[in-house]
Amino acid sequence: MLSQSAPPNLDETAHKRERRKEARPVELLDAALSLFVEKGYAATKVEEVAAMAGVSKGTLFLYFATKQDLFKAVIRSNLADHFPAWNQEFDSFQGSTSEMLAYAMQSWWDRIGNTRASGMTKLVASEGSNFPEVVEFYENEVMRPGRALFKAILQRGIDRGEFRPMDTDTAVYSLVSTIFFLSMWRHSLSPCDSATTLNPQAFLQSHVHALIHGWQAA
Amino acid sequence: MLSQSAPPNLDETAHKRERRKEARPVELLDAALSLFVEKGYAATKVEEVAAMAGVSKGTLFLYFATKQDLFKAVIRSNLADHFPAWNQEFDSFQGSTSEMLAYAMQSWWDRIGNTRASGMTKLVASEGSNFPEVVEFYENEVMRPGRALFKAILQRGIDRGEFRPMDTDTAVYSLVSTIFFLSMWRHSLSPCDSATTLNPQAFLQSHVHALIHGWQAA
Amino acid sequence: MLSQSAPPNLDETAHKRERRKEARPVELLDAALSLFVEKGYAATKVEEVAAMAGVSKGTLFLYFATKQDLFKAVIRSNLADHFPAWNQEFDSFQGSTSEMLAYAMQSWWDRIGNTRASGMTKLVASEGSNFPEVVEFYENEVMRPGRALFKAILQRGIDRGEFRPMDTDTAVYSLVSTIFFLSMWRHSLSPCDSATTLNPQAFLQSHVHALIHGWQAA
Amino acid sequence: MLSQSAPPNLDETAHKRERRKEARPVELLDAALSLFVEKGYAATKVEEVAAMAGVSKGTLFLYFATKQDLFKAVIRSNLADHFPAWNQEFDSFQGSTSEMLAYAMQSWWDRIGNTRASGMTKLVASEGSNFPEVVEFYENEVMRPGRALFKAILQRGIDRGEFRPMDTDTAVYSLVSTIFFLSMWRHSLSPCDSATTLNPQAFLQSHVHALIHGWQAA
DNA sequence: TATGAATGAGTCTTCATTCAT
DNA sequence: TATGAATGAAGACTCATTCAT
Repeated sequence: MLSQSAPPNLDETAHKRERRKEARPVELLDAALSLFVEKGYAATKVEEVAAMAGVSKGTLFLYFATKQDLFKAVIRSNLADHFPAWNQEFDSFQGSTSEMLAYAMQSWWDRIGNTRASGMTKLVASEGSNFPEVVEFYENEVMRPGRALFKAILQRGIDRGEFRPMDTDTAVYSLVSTIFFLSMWRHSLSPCDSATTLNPQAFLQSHVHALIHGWQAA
Repeated sequence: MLSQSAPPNLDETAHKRERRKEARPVELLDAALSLFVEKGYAATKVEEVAAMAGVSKGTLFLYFATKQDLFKAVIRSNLADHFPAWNQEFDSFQGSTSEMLAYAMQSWWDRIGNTRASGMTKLVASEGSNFPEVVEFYENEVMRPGRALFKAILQRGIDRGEFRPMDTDTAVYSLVSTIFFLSMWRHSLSPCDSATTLNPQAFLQSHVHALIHGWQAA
Repeated sequence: MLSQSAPPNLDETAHKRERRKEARPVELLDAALSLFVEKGYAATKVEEVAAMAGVSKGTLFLYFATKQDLFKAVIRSNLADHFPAWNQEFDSFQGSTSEMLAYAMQSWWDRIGNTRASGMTKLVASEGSNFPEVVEFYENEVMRPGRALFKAILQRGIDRGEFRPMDTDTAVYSLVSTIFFLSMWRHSLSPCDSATTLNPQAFLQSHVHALIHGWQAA
Repeated sequence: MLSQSAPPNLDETAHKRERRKEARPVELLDAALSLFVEKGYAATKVEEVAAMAGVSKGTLFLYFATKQDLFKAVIRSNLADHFPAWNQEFDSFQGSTSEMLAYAMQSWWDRIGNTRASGMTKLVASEGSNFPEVVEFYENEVMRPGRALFKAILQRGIDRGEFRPMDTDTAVYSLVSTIFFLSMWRHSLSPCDSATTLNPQAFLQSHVHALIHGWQAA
């Protein structure tokens, strides 16, 4: 329908090249994310990133002035903002807060945790000390909104008498820590250690279940 | 009599080439731990490690053949075997399992978590992918014994009717994840992020409290 | 018209970053041969080789992964196969075997001995003990074929009744030793020792003449 | 008889240590000669030399200020002056000049060529270019006297009508080259190349035989 | 004298970055 | 835009040499 007016035998390569022109930064950022997460910032060579993205070293520098810029761009670009949607869901959620919490965590796992996107957390945690601005950026764009969302959920539970009163500022970290752990696990430990078989899904349910029980009003 | 006639504060500079073969490795490993944890493996220069240990570059290579060897030695040397003592305490512990669990976690925090030693966890998690043998070593020497200890505690709770039945293999990760998070937090996030003020001590108590409640038999 | 308005001698500096990928390895091998022969393997710095070839240190490593690889490549590359041609000449030679032998030696001197290529022999003899594979390579590619050629010549002389019977396997070394000596002389002794004036050409003739006489049938 | 006055039970170690004190430079020079010949100057570490001599690195520097000094001392010390004796033998030799020449070469082989001492020749030839003074020293102390001796022998043959007239200055190199070749062979090629089985003794006889025949008056 | 721990200048090698094409 | 040859600053590692004991 859309491409009716396009010449039908427009050769593939031309098409590809055209699309690629736009896509290249994305391909580069994708490759960079994978490699930075897998091997660390320093151990990743720009040439590898370029190769994985299917371009030459020189081309990479056409889009990113320095390796650091590439790194920062990786962080920035992969912050698909889920919070508006999540806040929306939170506002209109009908069930109990326990269900809500379980849903929120599962939702994170499905949409981020179990995705290459969770590599971001590993990245920030691992390389952060050498990139303070990145940490700050991440804190502002991800951590703070995340904590705010969790805090609101916990507060809802307290307000509705489902959860007993608690210091929600502290309690949110029980959820944050879970997210951190699963992110690190997926990208650091599990790839190396084939022996240990943690089932992340099972852990998530068991863990959240325990926390909810622990928080529930007597 | 002791140092009356001698200038009291000459010692510091005097003993430059003093032979302290025994002390050297420890000093170097200490410096290396600090710098590896703070800046990462690649971003740490051997000369910096040597300087922090108060020796020259060449001296470091007298004790560690390569930078990698130094790294592995850092991992190895900091594995002060806490487990025998902990297992001992576990065996002779008199109180309830809830108290025991709280004590175990607090004990970890006091003796390791709140110490430079917890940098090890960050190190392994951050740099592990480039050093598979190190990860394996850590899994065998630290992770596995740690999980075994936690599992035994949980099982004790179940056996004594304090905790409700659960899949202990999965539940231990609720404790492991806490340890991971606090280790990463201390060495990655908190140093960069002065804004966020997580009180680790408060979090630990709140979190463990919630978990225990969640696990307790109705 | 050609370069009226342009400064005529700008070319030299202009083509600095000119791409000459084809030419590079040859230039580097040339420089390396000279320096290795003159100063020895260890005393030659890769930067010197690069400088003599007119490129930077880094460029050298674009073509040769390590200094050792460069060394081996020097050996390999300078083994211009003279043997097919020489064998050809041997087969079709019309004159006496004495003439043939004199011609062969003179030919070696003109085409190799009196050339930078004879540095190869010095190289292998001097540095060989640290590069066993290189020696083996040289033995197979140069020494063995060389001895075979000489042996064939001597045998021709015997068969035709020009030379008296002899152990040709041993006798070839009378020729080999001459080649060795002249190679070493040219690159080791003569450069240092201006006092001694050996005329290699005269020596070669005198020496070969004596040998031929010594071998001739009574 | 000689040691009558010495305490019979003077313990071994004391004796040894005493002797060693004097011997140490010799042991060091011996070790250095072996290693320099085998591995080359640069590839030989002073610590290896010390170890082979059974002393510590520091001790070596008590006797030789620098590695270069050690090298020069090796050259100097191993020049046991055979020429007075050889000149003596030459003067009083009764047989034919052919016999004399064969005897001289064989004598060199037995007393030097087939000895570690011939490593000196390899050393000078291999490392000479980096040590011009060493080459000069060797030329003056070894080469020149050697050529003079050979020249005298050849001249004797001519004077007695055994050899035909020749340019003796050039002809001596036929003998010198033989010595060079055998020295290099023993220390460079033969150790690496187990396949090629040159019998040096056989070669020497064959080669000298040919030369003598070649020089003999018709 | 003898030792061997310590030093640091010197070298190989890597890799982010540039730039002529 | 895209390429990839070229660069050179930076860092790991070596080893002759020193020196306190």
